[in-house]
Amino acid sequence: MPRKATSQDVADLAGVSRSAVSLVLNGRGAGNIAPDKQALIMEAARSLGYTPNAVALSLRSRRSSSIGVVTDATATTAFGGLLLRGASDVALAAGHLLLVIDTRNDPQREARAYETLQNRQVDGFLFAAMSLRPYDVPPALRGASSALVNCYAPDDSLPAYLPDEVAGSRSVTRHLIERGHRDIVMLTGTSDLVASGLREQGFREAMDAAGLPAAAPVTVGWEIDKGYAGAMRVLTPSQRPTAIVCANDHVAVGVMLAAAQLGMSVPGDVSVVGYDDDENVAPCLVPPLTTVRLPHREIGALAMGAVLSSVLDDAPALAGAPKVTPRTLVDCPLVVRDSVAPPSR
Amino acid sequence: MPRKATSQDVADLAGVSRSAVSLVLNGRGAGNIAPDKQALIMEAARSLGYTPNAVALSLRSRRSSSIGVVTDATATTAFGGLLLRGASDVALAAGHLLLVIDTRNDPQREARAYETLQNRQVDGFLFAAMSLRPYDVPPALRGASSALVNCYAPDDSLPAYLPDEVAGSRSVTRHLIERGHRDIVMLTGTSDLVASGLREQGFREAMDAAGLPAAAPVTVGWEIDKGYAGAMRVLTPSQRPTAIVCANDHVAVGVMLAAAQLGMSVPGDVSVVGYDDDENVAPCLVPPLTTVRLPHREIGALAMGAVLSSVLDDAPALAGAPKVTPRTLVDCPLVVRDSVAPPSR
DNA sequence: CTGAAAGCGCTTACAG
DNA sequence: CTGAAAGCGCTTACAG
Repeated sequence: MPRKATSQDVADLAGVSRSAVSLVLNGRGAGNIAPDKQALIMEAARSLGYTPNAVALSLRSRRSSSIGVVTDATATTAFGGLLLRGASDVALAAGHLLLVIDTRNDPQREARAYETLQNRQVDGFLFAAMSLRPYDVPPALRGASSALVNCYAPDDSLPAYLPDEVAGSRSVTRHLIERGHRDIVMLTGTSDLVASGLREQGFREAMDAAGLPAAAPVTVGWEIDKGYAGAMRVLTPSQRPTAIVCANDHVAVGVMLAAAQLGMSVPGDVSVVGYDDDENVAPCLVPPLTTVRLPHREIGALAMGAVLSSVLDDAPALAGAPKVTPRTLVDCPLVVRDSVAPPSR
Repeated sequence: MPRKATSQDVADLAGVSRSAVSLVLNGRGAGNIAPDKQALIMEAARSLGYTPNAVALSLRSRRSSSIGVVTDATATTAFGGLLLRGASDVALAAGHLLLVIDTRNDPQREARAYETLQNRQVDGFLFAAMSLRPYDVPPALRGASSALVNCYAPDDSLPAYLPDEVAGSRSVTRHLIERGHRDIVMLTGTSDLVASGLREQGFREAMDAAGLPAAAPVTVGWEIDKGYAGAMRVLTPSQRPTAIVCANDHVAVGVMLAAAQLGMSVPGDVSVVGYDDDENVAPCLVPPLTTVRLPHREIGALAMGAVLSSVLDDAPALAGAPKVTPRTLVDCPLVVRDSVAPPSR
């Protein structure tokens, strides 16, 4: 395997100095280098397949064109993948690469991750949380170009991008109400995740706005079997609701399974809505599930955009003034499919 | 934000030369540097929080302690996340970081990805395919330390790590047979993925080995609704099977939904098995699904191990001899849960 | 208009 | 036992 060509190789072939090569290849040849030499250099570079060594560039410029991404545990999930994809696309378009480290929620690993990344001279940081929560910002992020995803600094010292859970839940509940439902129950997630409370709040707001009494959500959890158990509890012949708002799409699967076993049809006998819009679940369910889309990809992209623009500004990161940055709530759009119908009674 | 300390800073503080600092910090002080100076240097490094600049190290050593990972589209899926996690853990343990680029199956993006990664001076490459397939190895991988995941070079010029689909499918079918089933139908995936054919083969082998006639698999696809439709077709009152082998876990969900609507219980009236062991599906289904685990994490880890050991050897990559490396078939273990019972008739 | 020099931060022969 | 020098590949002032 021949060693990759260096600017020296190009200079030798073109019969000029390395400086000339650098100038021309970086578009600063005009007015500095004779036109014929420019052509010579371009030709030499092309024939050698020259492309500058990124490591040398980094050492000189003290920037690496890479962004450090630290995550909770996000990297493992499909949603995390989407988030990373959004971030990666934006970074790549700006010529940056991502250095991703998953801390598994271990503070030691996290500390080491930031140190490793700093040694790699990353230009900025992204921290992405697995599930919505406050994040105690470590010093490494303070002075740097950085942003938070799916979490926020309690003092808002860093830009944060979050899904608007309350609004999402509100809109899907309102959708149910508009279709005529009055007797709606919510199967909610575990209370350790703040998303649960937020989605409950949205549910309640929509019910209140319609002047409907909102029954207390019944806590089930996040998995299929939890939804199944919840539905079995709630779908009693005596006083069953006409619609069920689920903690997420998986819970909705459990509800549909239970409904089927109880001989009830969805949406004929009971309407069901989910949350997440998991691409392997919601659109493929029978019937396809009306749900709310969690904009993971957009959030990742937005946050990376913030990091990158801060990298370009550069200066502001060094300014000592404690800045307050906004939390950006990103829309969770309602995705209407076929699991909702007007109530049958 | 104070600039990070350099070895020069340490040298100044300790009153020695940079060479001495380097020697001592790299454990080659003994016999070279006076003990008291060593102590001085150690202390200075600690107090400054010195840690060497990885970029400078890379430029000098011509290695970057990073591995380029190029994927199909893998990065987006939960399974891809697991694969990456396995690879990342192994890399991190060896002090390497991953530079991941998702090509979205676009040849142009792929070519650019390899070039970008080469400029970053990665020490090796991993290519991971979304779904099992042959992979036409690009030149960038040939001379380098590299390995393939979930795909293979037709000429076996690169080490490849693949799930043993045939054996996995065989073992889950055999499990059904051992529990007394003779009338088993397979709901298979689309024929564009080689995994379908492999799983069909395993199914047939198990049936043959038991001297049972294997009905032709019915092609359905990979999603919940496809499984639902397939089950509706197959679970006719007249001649229904006692067990169904599904293309994957999602298909099994569809089958369970259909069975419930038909008033059939799983596993009472019909046994169901999946493939993948999707952690958000299989263990949470009602009943929990007996399935086969796709060892994505192990495959990622194994392949990264291969790349890393090749990086350490170094030399072999440069040897011109066209080498033939093995395809490693990684075990897909049977995961027994509660969706299988002896046939009721 | 062009080349020689300095320097990004590090390590490794090489003199002394 | 220790410091000065060279060099990894690049770009940017700086002389000429």
